[in-house]
Amino acid sequence: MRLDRVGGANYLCCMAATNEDTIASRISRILADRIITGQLEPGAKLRQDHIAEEFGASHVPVREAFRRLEAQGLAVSEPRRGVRVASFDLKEVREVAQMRASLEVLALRHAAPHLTASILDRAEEATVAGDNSSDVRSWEEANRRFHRLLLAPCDMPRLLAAIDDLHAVSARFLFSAWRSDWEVRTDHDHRAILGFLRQGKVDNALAVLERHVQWIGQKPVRSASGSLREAFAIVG
Amino acid sequence: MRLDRVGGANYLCCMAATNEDTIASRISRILADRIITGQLEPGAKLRQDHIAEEFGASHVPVREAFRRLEAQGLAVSEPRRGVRVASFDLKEVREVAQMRASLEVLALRHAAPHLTASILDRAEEATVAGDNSSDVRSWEEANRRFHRLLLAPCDMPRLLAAIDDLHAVSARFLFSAWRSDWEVRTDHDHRAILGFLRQGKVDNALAVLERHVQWIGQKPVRSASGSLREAFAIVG
DNA sequence: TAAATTCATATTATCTATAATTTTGGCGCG
DNA sequence: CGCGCCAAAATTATAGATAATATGAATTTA
Repeated sequence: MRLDRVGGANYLCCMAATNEDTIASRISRILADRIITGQLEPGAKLRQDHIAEEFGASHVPVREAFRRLEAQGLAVSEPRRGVRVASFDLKEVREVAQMRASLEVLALRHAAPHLTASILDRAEEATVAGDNSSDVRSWEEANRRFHRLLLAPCDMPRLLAAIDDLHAVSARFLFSAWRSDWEVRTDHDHRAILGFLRQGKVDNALAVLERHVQWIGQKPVRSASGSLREAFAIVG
Repeated sequence: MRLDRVGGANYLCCMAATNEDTIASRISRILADRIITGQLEPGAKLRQDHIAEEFGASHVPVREAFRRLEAQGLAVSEPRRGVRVASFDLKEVREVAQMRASLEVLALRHAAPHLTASILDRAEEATVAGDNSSDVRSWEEANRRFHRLLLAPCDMPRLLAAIDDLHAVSARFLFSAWRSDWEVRTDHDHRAILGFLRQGKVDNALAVLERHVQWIGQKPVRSASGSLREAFAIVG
């Protein structure tokens, strides 16, 4: 029995408010975390019996979890052939980056009038936390906190949910490239955005944000199989 | 036995390419259609036993269909209290309109270089079909065809899927306001967009599209319960 | 002999049927 | 009028049956 491994779903802290009770949502959350962090590699088969056994549950809640992952774009399901972890390529990374840019700009434009000094201070703390983080996971968490803090006051729940989903996919790319080795970097864009917002120069902040989100880092990375390939990730 | 009522899912013709085989996807498609067209009113409870019985199926595929509807934003599920048709208000209509504006502009910007004369001609046919349609359903279908034709060449599958989902929600608003009575209108925006695209003036086309999608019509409408209320719908 | 096809087996997804928890609604009682 | 308990209904999960798919050996064909 390896039930003790089950507890660790650290990525998604604040999900869609609904369902926190049911087994299906638990499974879906944990599987999403494994896919995002790269524990489950792209293309890996998700066999419902095995997963059901691991969680000490039956296949039905597992299937429901699959449908959720499918809708999030983290898994793909072929009708009677089962479910696999969704794969991705550079084209999709770019696509997600541009969607994020569009939607985050929209969100920030609506959030800007409601931003308070306190929020901006907390966003700055998140930036500092990101600069000081020693691994990808904590950096990603800080980065997501920064964006969420600035965008949440737009008060558009569906928009925020869509952005969250895109963030998850971005994070997946990020983990895939920088899982093991991680170099500390200082985030000048975040500070620039905060600076403009403090001066009330919303349009400037929007422009920086739009560029920032679309910035895609590249680096060579040694894959699990040992071969060297080019990796990429949205870094904003 | 009322199994003959089951066949009519006319709204979503071209879904996400996956699953066309399984019972769960069938149920989800048909329920989505009923929600969008207003056959199922906002807030209505979706009881899995009844639905299972209607489709001559069991609870399990129904539950899977629920998870999909939930992800599409057409239904909301409270953990052990069941699933209801998602309700909506003017605020959400505006939100969806703005999201559509952002994403459709992004899509058209990428699609524009790949638009051919043949595509533009077919889009014009769709516009004519819309102007000549005598009921909401056919108008909506023509309108969606117009947008899809122009945006599809962007070759960004995730973006197109997101836009499709938003279109479904928009259509829901539309049906809610204009279900019974429908006045013919000529769509000047569509023609303006086509004109600019034919002249290669992409930026102008983008500007019209952005305004067009956010145009929200309002009219008083008599609800099922007989009371008079103000309705609204994205018309673009 | 090698390639391809067929057939049998085993694995897996899908669905039905049934049991256990939880919510809901009503009824009596304070 | 409000509160708590009991019954009915609905959701959630489990276990078992069915159908489809993948795998591999055996047979046929070039």
